[in-house]
This record gives sequence, structure tokens and C-alpha cells, in this order.
Amino acid sequence: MSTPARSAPRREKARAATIDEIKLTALTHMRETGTLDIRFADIARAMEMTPPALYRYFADRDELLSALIADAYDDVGRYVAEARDAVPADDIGARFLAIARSYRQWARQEPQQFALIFGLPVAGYVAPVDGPTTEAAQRAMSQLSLLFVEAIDLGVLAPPRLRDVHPAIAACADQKNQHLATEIPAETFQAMLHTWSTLHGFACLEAYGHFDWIDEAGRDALFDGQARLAAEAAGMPAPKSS
Amino acid sequence: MSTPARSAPRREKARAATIDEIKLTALTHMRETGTLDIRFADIARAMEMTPPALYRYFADRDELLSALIADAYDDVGRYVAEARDAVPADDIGARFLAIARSYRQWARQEPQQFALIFGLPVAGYVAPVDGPTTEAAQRAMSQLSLLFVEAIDLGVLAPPRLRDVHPAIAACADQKNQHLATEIPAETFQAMLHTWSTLHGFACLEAYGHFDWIDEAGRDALFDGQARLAAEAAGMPAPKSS
DNA sequence: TCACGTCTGTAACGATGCTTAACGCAACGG
DNA sequence: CCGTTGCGTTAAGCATCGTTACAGACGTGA
Repeated sequence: MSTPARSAPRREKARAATIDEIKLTALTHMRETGTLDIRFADIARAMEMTPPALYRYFADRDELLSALIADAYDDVGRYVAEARDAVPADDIGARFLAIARSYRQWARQEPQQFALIFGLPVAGYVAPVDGPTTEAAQRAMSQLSLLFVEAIDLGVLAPPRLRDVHPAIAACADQKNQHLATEIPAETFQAMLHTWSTLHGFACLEAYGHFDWIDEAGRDALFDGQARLAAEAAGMPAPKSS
Repeated sequence: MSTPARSAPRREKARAATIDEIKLTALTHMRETGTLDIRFADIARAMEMTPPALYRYFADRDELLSALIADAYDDVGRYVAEARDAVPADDIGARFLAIARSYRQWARQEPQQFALIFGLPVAGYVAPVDGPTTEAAQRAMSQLSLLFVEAIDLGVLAPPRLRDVHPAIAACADQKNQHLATEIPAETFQAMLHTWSTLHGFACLEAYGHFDWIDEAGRDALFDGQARLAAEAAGMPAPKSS
């Protein structure tokens, strides 16, 4: 049976640790090679195991990949949420900046995981069931929308720079609003998407090395400017603290 | 010898045609599979040839990949330039919109080529010599900077929304200005980078399917809004024509 | 017509990877 | 103390793929 014993806390712990080690080894290997390629042979070698042993933990290569993708979802979501929550709840502007910066930093630190989620599908991998791609969008965005809700509740959100909203976008906004306590106006919903696109663009270009010709200080300043523009356009207040 | 005969116009033509067919077949295969994987076996099969025959045209798999990447550079540059030049030279705002839209459209039509240039390096492929990645940045951006130069020369470029420029960015601007007749102010240079990031972000998200939950009309409107925001922030005039 | 270069196919080598099957070992529970 | 369970190894099968070597076919130019 593939079902693990139901009463063996010690075993299960070891098993979970091994699973984590496998995933971590896979990630490390991706970081070292700079690609999204993972081979059971490589992982096994790095763990001083033999390839077939891995099949005790993952049915096949795709299952490992799926797990990595799922983890990446969680990682970026947690990373961004933590950065946001580390800033006083009453300083919405600073919270916005924290989200923006953490999104960028995550992409920089983990370009492979970033690509895993936001890049082209990996070779030979078929996405399980319906659109985890869409789910990635949802989860990444949800942290941002939470902040917009906070801003609305605190009454500090100015109207966004762009006021006219296409009916199709308004419809999307309505649909999303059904899951929220505080209603997000369509213009603000649109501004959120603009914000995300803007920050994502910078993160992509930088993570994949297209800004390497600008030194780090310049990139930092450039990004903060981009974030400030985005905040301004979305009606987000300026940060109180530096 | 790998050197093709020096006097055989007919042969050379056929050879060039075959090379083009190989590259096109490779692209087609990438489009169909949705990945960046290319295998000599697949290409050969699609062309009703045998794998070894391909070695007459490309020394190895990497050489083919390099050629595809180089082509992608050219393609996007040409595509964007043509779109821009199809608009009256005195309507800078419309020209800007044309560039923005064509960049997005290219990414949408050719997500694989887009990823080839702007994504993570392909598995098992080592970039020849120094940073073609950087070159991609240069070439894509150059079409945009040409437009900014036009705008400056016509005196229709307003100061960008963001005025303070970090010294590191100013230094980059100075360096780029050495290759241009018309000097681009540092703030404008910075605004160009912001513009590119913004448009690129939307293009990435859409090309890789993260906006699939918005219907096409909505995406079109969303993008135009994004472009308008970017133009406004960069000091670009509004289009005269619709 | 004949020799040459070019192109292409057949065959084969070597490496690599995914995956399954069968066996041995250690820990755990009664 | 013994059976069960889970984990890991060895061995093997299978499928590819990249690449090279060799030999035949074709068109070209003298």
C-alpha cells in the first residue's frame, strides 16, 4: 500500500524531512544550474542516494515538479505577507512599499522559483487539473488586494489616476468582490492590476539579468521610483516613515 | 570542409532556404508544445528528414538555439520599429501607443520567442560570449529611446512625473547619451526604463496566461490604460488620433 | 561524359534518464 | 522474539537523444 502507517509519528516525521530535503535539493540544483531542469539522478546524487529511492516519495518527476510549484506559490505569498505585516498597520504607504520591495526581492533571490510560477511551462510537464497558473495570479494578487482593503477601510485610499473602467474589467471586479467583506471599486481593482503589472515587469527584467548593466544602487533607486509611481497612480498614500 | 562552395548561387539559395525552414520548423514545434525544447529528432521528423542531415546546417543543438535567439532579437526589434513607423511622425503620442501595443502583441503572438529572449536561460544552453541578455535589453529599448529622441527634437516631451534621479541612474544615462545625437535628460532616461518595465510586466503576465481570467476586451482596455499611465508618467503627449 | 562537391540516408555508439522489479536491512509494535 | 512495515539498494528494461562514421545519390562544372 502507498498509504503510510497511520500510527508512526516518528516515521512520518523522518519522511516529511526527507521530502523537504528532496525538494530543497532540487531547488538548490536549479539555482546552481540556473535552469528549471530537475533530474532524479542529480537529486539522488546530491543526497547520496540512488534514483529509485526517490520513488518512495514522489510517484514521478511531474509530481515533484508539481510540489515545487505549489511550494513556490506558498513561498511568495508568505514572503510578501510577512513583509507587509512587519510594517505598522496604520502606515498604509509603507506597507505598500514593503509589499512591492518584497515581491521584487523574492524574484531576485529565487529567480528559478519565480520562473516556475510566472514563466513558460516547464518542458514535459503538464499542469495538473485546471489552471494553477490562474491560481498563482490569485494568490500573489490576494496579498495586494488585502492591502487595498485595509486602505479603503482606513479611508486613506485616494481615487486612482485612471478613472474610466472598461465594462469587462468592472465585471471581473464584481466577481472578485463577492469574496470580500469590503467592496473594492472597479477603478481601484483596475489600479491594482496596473500596479501588479508594473512591479512584475521590473521584477522580471531584473531577475533574469536584463538590468545587470545598472549597478545595484541604481536598480534600488529605479525600483523605488517605480513603486512610488505605481502607488501614486493607484491612489495609495505616501509612506509616513522613510 | 564545412565551408560552402564559394561559387554556387543556386546551391547557396537552397541552403539558405533549408536553414530558414529548419528554424521555422523549430519555432513551430516550440509553439505547438508550448515550451522552449527543441530536438533535432523532432525537427527532422517534421521536415521529413533524418537527424544527422541537420548537422550540415548547424554544428550542434546550441548553434541552432543561438540562431533562434538572434532571430528573436531581430524580430521584436523590427516588429516594434515597423509599428512605430506606420504612424505619422508628428503624432508622437500615437507612435508611443503603437510601440507599446506592438510589444505586447509580439509577446502574445510569440510567447516562446519572447521567453527565449526575456526568460530564464534554456536548459543545457550556454550563452555565447558576453551577455546577449544585455543586448536584448539594449535592442528592445533602443526602439523606445529613438521615439523619445523624436519627442525631444519636436519639443513635445513634457518633464516626467518623477524628477529626482539617483546618481547611478544619471551615470547610466550619460553613458548612453554618448551614442546619441540628441541628449536625453537623466529624468527622461529613467522614465524610459519605468515605461519599459511597466509594459514588459503586462506583456509577461499576459503572454504566460496569467490574465486568462480576464476576457480579451478587458485585457485590451487594461493594457491601453497601462500604456496611457506610462506615457503620462514619462511626459509623453497624448495621441492626436484615437 | 566524367570527376567533384554537396546533400542525405543508414547504422551505430555512447550517454542519459525515467521507471519498475526484486531483494536486503532496520526499526517498530505486539 | 517475531512479523510487519517502510526505506534503500542493485539490476534491468525501455526510450530518447546527440553525435559520428560511412556510403550512396544528385546536380554541377569542365
